[in-house]
Amino acid sequence: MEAYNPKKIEEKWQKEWEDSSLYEADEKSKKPKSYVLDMFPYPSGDGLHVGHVEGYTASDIYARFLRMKGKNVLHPIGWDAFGLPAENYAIKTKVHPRETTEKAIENFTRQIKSLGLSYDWSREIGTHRPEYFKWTQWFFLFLYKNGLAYKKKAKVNWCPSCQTVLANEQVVNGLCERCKTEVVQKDLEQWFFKITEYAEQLLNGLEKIDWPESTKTHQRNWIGKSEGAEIDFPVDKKYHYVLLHGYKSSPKMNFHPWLKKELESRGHTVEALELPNSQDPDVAEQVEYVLKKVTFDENTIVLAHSLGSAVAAKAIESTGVKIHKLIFVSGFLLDTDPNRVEKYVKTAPFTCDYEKVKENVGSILYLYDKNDAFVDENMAKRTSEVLGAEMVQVEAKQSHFVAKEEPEVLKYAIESVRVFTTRPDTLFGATYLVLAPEHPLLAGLKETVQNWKEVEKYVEMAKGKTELERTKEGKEKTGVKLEGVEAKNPATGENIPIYVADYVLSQYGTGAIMAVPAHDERDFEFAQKYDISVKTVVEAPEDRTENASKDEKKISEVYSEPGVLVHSGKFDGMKSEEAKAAIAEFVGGKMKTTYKLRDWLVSRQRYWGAPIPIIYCEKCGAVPVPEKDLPVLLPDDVDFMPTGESPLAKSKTFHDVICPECGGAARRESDTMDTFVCSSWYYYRFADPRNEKEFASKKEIKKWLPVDLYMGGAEHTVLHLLYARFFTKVLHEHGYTDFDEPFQKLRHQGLILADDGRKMSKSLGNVVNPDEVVGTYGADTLRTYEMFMGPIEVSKPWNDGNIIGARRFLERVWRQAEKVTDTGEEGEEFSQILHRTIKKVTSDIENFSFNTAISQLMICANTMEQMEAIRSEDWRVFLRLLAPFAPFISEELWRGTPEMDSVHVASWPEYDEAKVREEKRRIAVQVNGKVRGTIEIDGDTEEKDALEQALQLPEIQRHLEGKTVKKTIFVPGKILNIVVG
RNA sequence: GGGCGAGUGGCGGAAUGGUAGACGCGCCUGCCUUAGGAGCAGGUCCUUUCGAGGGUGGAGGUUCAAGUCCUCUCUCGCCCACCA
Repeated sequence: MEAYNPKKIEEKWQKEWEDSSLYEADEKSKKPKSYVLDMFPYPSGDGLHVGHVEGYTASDIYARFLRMKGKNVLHPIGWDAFGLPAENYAIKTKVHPRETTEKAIENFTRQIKSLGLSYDWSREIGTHRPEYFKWTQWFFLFLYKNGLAYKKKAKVNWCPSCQTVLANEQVVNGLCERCKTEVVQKDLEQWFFKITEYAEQLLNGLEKIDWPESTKTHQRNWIGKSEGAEIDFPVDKKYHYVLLHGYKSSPKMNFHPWLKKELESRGHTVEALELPNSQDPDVAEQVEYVLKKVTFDENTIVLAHSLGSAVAAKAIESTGVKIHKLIFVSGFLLDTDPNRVEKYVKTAPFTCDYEKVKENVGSILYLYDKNDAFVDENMAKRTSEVLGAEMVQVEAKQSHFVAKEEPEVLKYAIESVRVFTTRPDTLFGATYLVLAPEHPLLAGLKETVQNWKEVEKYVEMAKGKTELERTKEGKEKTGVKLEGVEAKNPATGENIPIYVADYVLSQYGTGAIMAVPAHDERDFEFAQKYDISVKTVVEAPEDRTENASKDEKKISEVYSEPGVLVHSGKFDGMKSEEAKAAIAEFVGGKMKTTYKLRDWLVSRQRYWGAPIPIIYCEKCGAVPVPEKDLPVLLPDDVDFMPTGESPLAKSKTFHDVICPECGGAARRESDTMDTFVCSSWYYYRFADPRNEKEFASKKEIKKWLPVDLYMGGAEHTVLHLLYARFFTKVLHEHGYTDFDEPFQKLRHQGLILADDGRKMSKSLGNVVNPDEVVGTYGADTLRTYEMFMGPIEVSKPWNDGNIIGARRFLERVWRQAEKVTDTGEEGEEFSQILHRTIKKVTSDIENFSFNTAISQLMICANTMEQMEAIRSEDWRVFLRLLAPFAPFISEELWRGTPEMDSVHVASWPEYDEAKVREEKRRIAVQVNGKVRGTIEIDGDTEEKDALEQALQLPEIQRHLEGKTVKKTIFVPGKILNIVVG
């Protein structure tokens, strides 16, 4: 027989399989489907890595197994082809990224095919091809039309040397991944996807999918749900309130008298005007009255109810001084709904210069009662909009705020700092507040804060800090006290200082915290540094009299656990968990859930990506590109040199367009999309890759999705997998899918390290090239070796020397073909091994335990080696078990038998339970838990017979000498333990 | 600082709470061979007075029985890092 020559047989079968379309998914089949997917690769110029081989082989084994088990398998491959490396290469060499990418794809294709992976090449896709990114752009518009894509100014990572924005993942320890320049923050207009809207769904969906627990935990942490409360801390600054009542009302009616009293009791001055002719009002006359009566200044807060709002707005329009704040309580303006209001009011037409009003007011708040019978939500929205007011929906005691007491009005009338806390139970211990440097309240305090210069300087410095500076400074906290203004702890009524410090993040919660130094380590550290008082309000629930020494030891530490409340007024003795809601309610706070998850920034100032399909028109604003005009192609007349602007902006052919709505001159959005957008939906495209009308038809989606097995690296535990889940949630919500999780079962392959235990990297020169291994040993050996290295999910070092073991195993298998005979008797012993092998390989593939499956195949091969002859029937069982692991050699040997069809479409062997069970079994006999001997007994031997047999053994007798048997433990098939005393 | 995971021969690694080290690499002895990075047979955790004793990072504990479960601790790896 010829020697095993992998090169020859692998080339042969690779071609055969391709010619016969062996691995193409069957569109017409009635068999149950299974979708086995690899994370599609970025086709880098370096070619395939042995890490790719590991993951691809694992999923290939699984796909082949399922095919043999009678499933109609979809196992596709494609290219995540947009991205920075090709563009960076273009900057250096002026070679167009399309060219380098296509070349890399060609190389990847050759390499992947050489590995004998059973991909359906007829469905190959590339994200950089117009027929693909047409639909990436469609997805952008789909999200945009559903209010899930929006543009806003945002802080982004900016590399001053590369002159470009970097993705978070391109910033390593505050440095640009590419040129190691310190990254700075910059404000830029960016497109976002509203993934935060799906935070709760993304969290809940994790419950029902078969993913590694660590990956789920990682996603949970990334979403970062915390439940807590929002609590308002009134700012202790004295204001002058002007209350304006509404139609047919007066300062003696509704909430006005009560509110006046409440505000005055807090030390504010209140002027409640009686507007003239309230029963039959003329707004102009009322405005005149207000202007005559009131002196406006920067400490003035105008609170206007209902029709009073029109009076207030018109009055403020002409004051010429900036007042502190304007609050509308179910207010309306006459020109936002003239038809409705004119019948009550004489003054018409009514016009107001809202820009002037905005100019004259620090901030505007609009309170809207959700059960209002008079001012509906649309009116509230419109009114808020024209004035740029912050609209807050609350529930009035009585519709349209006409109760004698309206607590919500008081709450919002008082200037306050809203904080988010997960520990409202510690409120009594809050001894100061901290605002993030970006907190909006700061601007309004310019006149009040005595050390404004110092504060301003700190804020500027904090905003200018780079990532690196922040990490460098480590835990050392800095901050500045706001002199001359204090806040009131709503629980204790005590005044507490306010600080601005950058250890509070503006993007999380409300951008302000209540600091409880006794029970939060960060606050404690800050309080120590700035000498702020520390007040203990929670104690450990254990007995306080005992272990005093332990308490002493802990004296400098912060108790941040839940416990029992002390020094908390009527809440003393309550447990933290109960106290949370109780105290929040006591001070009028609201329980609230917050997430760390941020909206997804998708803009990239880069060339090699899918252009964002938006057009900006002077007249019409941002206009989506009509679907019929998709795809928006990448222009070729660009210079890749980075200048800080997307290279697309400099392409005239790309940039200058006509507005699709008005036909006027307009410009195209010049940013491209994050490549993660392309990879968030590609698994749908594989179901229907050549569809020109849709990203994929509902029929094909229903046929193939969701993905049954998703295989890929653990480096994608968060971003890609979260984004893909987000896309699927949105599609589900809009009726495109009947499932809402794209990947039912997820497995990761571990890293393959270099033989020195370090990461493989070009710079270290320790990279193993799969081509060389295939050249020397063959693809089957490479596959078998990688699967035999260890558990698929752990990282493990490459060892050149060990590869030979896999090769020897395959050579041994190869040699057995000579001994195959058609006649032979079934040997009982071998039959047992064979059936045990079927059982173990089957369950091991199901459990992704490929290393132990191969171990069992080796045991079986070693047994065959010892045999004179192998029955053809048994041989074919073995080859089928080997086929998923080493597809080429299995196919070659299979065709050496009378079988006509490929081994890869043969049916998976079933094992015979009777043959797997052992007749006789050698079990250990222990004395006091130590093994002293073994006995061979039948599976159904009773305890007393087993004991009798064990007592015959001299080594057992020796250990029992002079002792009495207390009891025996007998586990059939496992062990007999004799306990003596 | 937080989260997750892992520590078993010279090496990669096996072990539903039940004979620790399967399988493979390497190494040792022998056979075969013109040769071998080939093949075959046997051996390979440590100590040993050959009876046995010890052994899964360390210290305790639960159990008839622990690599496996519990508590504490050390070391390494990965991820997130002031998230209130």
